[in-house]
Amino acid sequence: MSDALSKRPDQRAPLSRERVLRGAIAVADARGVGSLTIRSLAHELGVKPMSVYHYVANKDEILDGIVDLVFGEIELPSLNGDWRSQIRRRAISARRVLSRHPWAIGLMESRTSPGPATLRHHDAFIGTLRQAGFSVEMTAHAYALLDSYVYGFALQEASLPFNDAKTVTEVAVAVHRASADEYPYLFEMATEFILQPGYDFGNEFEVGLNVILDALTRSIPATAADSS
Amino acid sequence: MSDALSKRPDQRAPLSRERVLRGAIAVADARGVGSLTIRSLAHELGVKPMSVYHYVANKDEILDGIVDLVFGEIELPSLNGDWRSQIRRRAISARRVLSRHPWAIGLMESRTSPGPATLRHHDAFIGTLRQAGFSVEMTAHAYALLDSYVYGFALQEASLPFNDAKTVTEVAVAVHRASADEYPYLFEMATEFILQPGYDFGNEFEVGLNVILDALTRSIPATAADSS
DNA sequence: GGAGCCTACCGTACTAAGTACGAGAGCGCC
DNA sequence: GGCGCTCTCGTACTTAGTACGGTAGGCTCC
Repeated sequence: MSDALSKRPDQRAPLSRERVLRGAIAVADARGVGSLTIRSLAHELGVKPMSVYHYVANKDEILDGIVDLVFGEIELPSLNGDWRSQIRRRAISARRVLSRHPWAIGLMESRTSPGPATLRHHDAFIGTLRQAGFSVEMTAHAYALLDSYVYGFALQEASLPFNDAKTVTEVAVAVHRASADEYPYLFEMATEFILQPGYDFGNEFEVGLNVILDALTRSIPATAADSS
Repeated sequence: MSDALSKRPDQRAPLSRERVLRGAIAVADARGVGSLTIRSLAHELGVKPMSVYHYVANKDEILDGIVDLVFGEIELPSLNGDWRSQIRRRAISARRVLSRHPWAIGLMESRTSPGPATLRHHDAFIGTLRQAGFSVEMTAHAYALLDSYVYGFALQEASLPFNDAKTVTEVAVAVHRASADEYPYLFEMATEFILQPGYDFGNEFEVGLNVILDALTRSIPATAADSS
């Protein structure tokens, strides 16, 4: 009883808001947001359920918190340097982060109070385009276009019924059974393209990204188009 | 007791799977998916909770069902006719539908088994592009690009903290308080553009959509570019 | 015209999950 | 050497999903 730790069975790091949120992300990554409960989180952290309430007010605050942490994982574009490669890099990073934490996409819709990482993120993105010579208005257009693409792509990736190799064959069977007559074009696309060995929907990302970046490049004011 | 209805307090239409799902959409539209529970749904339908289980196996089936119903609300593109205006029309319709049922976006991520309306939808979209002369591969590219944009835009719209006029002023206050130093570019964009009277984020949609359609137009094989 | 059955609906009750309330344990401070 | 503060937890209440079985009205077939 005189030892340093009396109640701690293991020398667990003391809880903190940070550790609570990291634990929540770990649970969500491993078993989905659906099974992120206060109890499962407490189990993950090695504590009892009510302990986490010392660091967050309620579950909503956890959800807001982990969405913001996920945004924090996305590489910020740099204000200096070629805008196109900066924006490109951050788009690719965003997709990677969101495909690592697909549950974050679904949460975005219901959480309307952005955290600091999210705001910092938006600021860097807008700043990069402004520095590159885009007008405020063009920046708004470009921002809406690029981010819509990135989030939408991640959303599609997350809701795809054939994410892992095992399920591809199941889908193939289902497609063959019911689709040829009812959904001829879907059938064609599935058999001739998507279900071909080696196909990876993720590769589509950069194709579309390049299309968008090309289109934006054409619309920068001439005065800034060749700043370097 | 001899009358036609014995237990029905009002002459409520008999329940059906359709009515259950429509009721679920009504609840979700009115108070969010968060407050769509079996009990709230039963209340909406004027029955007791356990009655809905005669028409659906469980709540997940309800969620799958209403996502599919929402997809069914989107106007299908027509196979005949100018592909560009068909695709444009369906994109605009999709955005309108998703902004009417914003909760559907968040659900998409967690529901990976598409329903018939969803499949029919994909089929029509792909078919329209194929008929227009896009190769299978180009169709896949275009499809991923367009749909990512549409869904992503809807997602951003849904998670915007300034959807209605009342909250705009709250946001303006918050922005002024904390953002000028920490988030200079965000501050600039907010004050000079977004918070201007008359600004509507929704207007950005067609700007980006036109950019994408222009880019796609350039990439159709020449043989099909002028089919009419 | 009644016995059986089917359909639609509901009552009860169990389980999981969020969380209010307050207690106790260690620890620093006067 | 008691006081209060911080962290953690035990208990218990509430809401939500849903298993299980009941019941009432109508239909069928004799």
